[in-house]
Amino acid sequence: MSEKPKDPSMGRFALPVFRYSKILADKPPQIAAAVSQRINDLLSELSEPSLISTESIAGFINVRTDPTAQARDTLSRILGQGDAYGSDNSGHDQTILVEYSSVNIARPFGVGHLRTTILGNSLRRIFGKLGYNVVGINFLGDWGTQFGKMIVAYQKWSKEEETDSGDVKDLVKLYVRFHDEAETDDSLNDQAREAFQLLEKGDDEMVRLWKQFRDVSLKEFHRIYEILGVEFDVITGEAALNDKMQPVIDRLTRAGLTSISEGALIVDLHDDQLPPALLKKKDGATLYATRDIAGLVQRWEKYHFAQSLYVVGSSQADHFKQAFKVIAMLEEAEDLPESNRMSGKAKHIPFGWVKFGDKTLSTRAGKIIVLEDVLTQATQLATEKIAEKNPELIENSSQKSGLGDYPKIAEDIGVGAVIFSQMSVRRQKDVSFIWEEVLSFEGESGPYLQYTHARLTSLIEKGGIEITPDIDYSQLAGEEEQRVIELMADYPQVIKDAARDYEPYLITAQLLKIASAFNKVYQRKDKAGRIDKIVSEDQNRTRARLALVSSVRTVIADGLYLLGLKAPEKM
RNA sequence: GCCCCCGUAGCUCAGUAGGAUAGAGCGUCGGUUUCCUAAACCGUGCGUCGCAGGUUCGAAUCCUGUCGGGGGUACCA
Repeated sequence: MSEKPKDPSMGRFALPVFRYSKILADKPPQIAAAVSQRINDLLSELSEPSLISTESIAGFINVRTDPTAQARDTLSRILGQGDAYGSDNSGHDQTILVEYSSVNIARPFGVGHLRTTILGNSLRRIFGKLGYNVVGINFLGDWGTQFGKMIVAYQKWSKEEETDSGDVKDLVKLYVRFHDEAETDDSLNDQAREAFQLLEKGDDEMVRLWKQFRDVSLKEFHRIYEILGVEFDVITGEAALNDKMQPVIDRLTRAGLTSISEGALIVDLHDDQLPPALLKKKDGATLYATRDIAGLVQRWEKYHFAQSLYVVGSSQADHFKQAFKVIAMLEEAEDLPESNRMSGKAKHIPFGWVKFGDKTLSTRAGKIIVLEDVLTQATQLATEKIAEKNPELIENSSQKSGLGDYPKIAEDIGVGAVIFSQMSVRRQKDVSFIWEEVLSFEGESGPYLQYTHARLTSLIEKGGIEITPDIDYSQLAGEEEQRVIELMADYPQVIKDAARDYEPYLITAQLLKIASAFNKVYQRKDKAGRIDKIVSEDQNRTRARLALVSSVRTVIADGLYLLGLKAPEKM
């Protein structure tokens, strides 16, 4: 019904009247003009001065709000609610599961895992803000034939390659060598399958090696999550489902859904134009699909979720379609009551590849960019930038520890830049990882938002007065200030949109707009060419502007948190 | 072959529950600091919105077809 005018200066809302053209047998501009005129006439008859006015242009009725009232309404709300601004209770009593990161054990934490980790972490926070009971799950890839491969490689070559130090890098070396040698020696793959079969049966030696790989990997992952500031509520893995799979397979079989094809146990999905879901290989070992199906059943029993989200790359789309379909078929066959069905509640949240140049990444080929190296390099660059831009920060930091720990700030900035690179593009699109852009720190970037935040903080310090909602809002009626205020007024809706579309980048985009609009106010010049300062002699004006500054800082800090970036107070 | 995603400025991307002259950042060239952090701000854009049809008062957005790129397509995950 209503929408946003193309140009913000045209008003706060717009009502297109085109659809009424036919009914009223008149041209849209005429209709708009007449309606707009009538509204304004009515408004002018009111005893109180009106807070809105309308104007018609080319078939649109544009509605303008009174600037002072808009400022009062939005700022008093932000100042009153603080961090809670934009939060909401729409998720009350609903549990939402978000599975993300889900890295594979015995592999390095590559840049390829960045997107799921960052996206999921952000979705967890966004749904939390909307009042949902969120459970962030890291479902480790710690089971499967790949461990057979690892075990075989370890047993064969760990001595000769001197790779038994218990470092993930060593495990990777072995993994890569396995794939190299398997190119020419297919018997290795058979050995790997055998080894995994033994592992699934609980063979002592196999289990011991598996645990070793898992422990080594987890230690490394926790360090990375710490640096990224990523949190989980539950860390589990495919292995934990080892005894959950057979019962589900039995249910499917009893329901008459399974069949044997080419020696494997499958659920035929021919009717849905999908390949069959493989539950068991011909050697009896389970597969990816088996584990996700069993996992979903287990999660349903445990949480009775409103939604269960899988933040996994788009290449897995068919896999999830298969898994969800099998569940739906099972519920149908067992004729479960609607209240006990999870069909439709499990959703795959797909995202595109991280591309380097025109290449995508493959661990198997051994071509992987280790995330930690990227983070280290970004932090290093941030350190150099601080030395260049704000050397005082380093001096003060060495003198008084309370003034700010600059190595920490450098890490916040560097890591922030990397996280931002994943959050500034729509999910489904492949994202290009271009070093120069990720580390540019200028323009649309994480550091740009952080810099704006640091500057806002500094202004509040400089002002040195208590910020209250009790101010002269007419001081904020200027066009630039109004733009900032409107963007902040839209912020709560943006959070809801981000949740609805599972698109955190909507928040990124809004924050960039807010920061940019504020920076415009910040560097605005008067007619004489002098900067129109926020903190000035004029007490009345300063108080009003600092209230704006404080509100902007609250919103940017909150948005950065939702995205998973830190908001340093100085930089 | 079949299924899914993507195709917008030199580059990276917004804009897609249809709407007003298609927007940002980077890059280019130029400007702004005796003044609150210049990691900023201002100016500078001759785009077949891949192409062709269709629906509509109106299409980058919806439908059909087509071309190009990526992914998936049974014992890897």
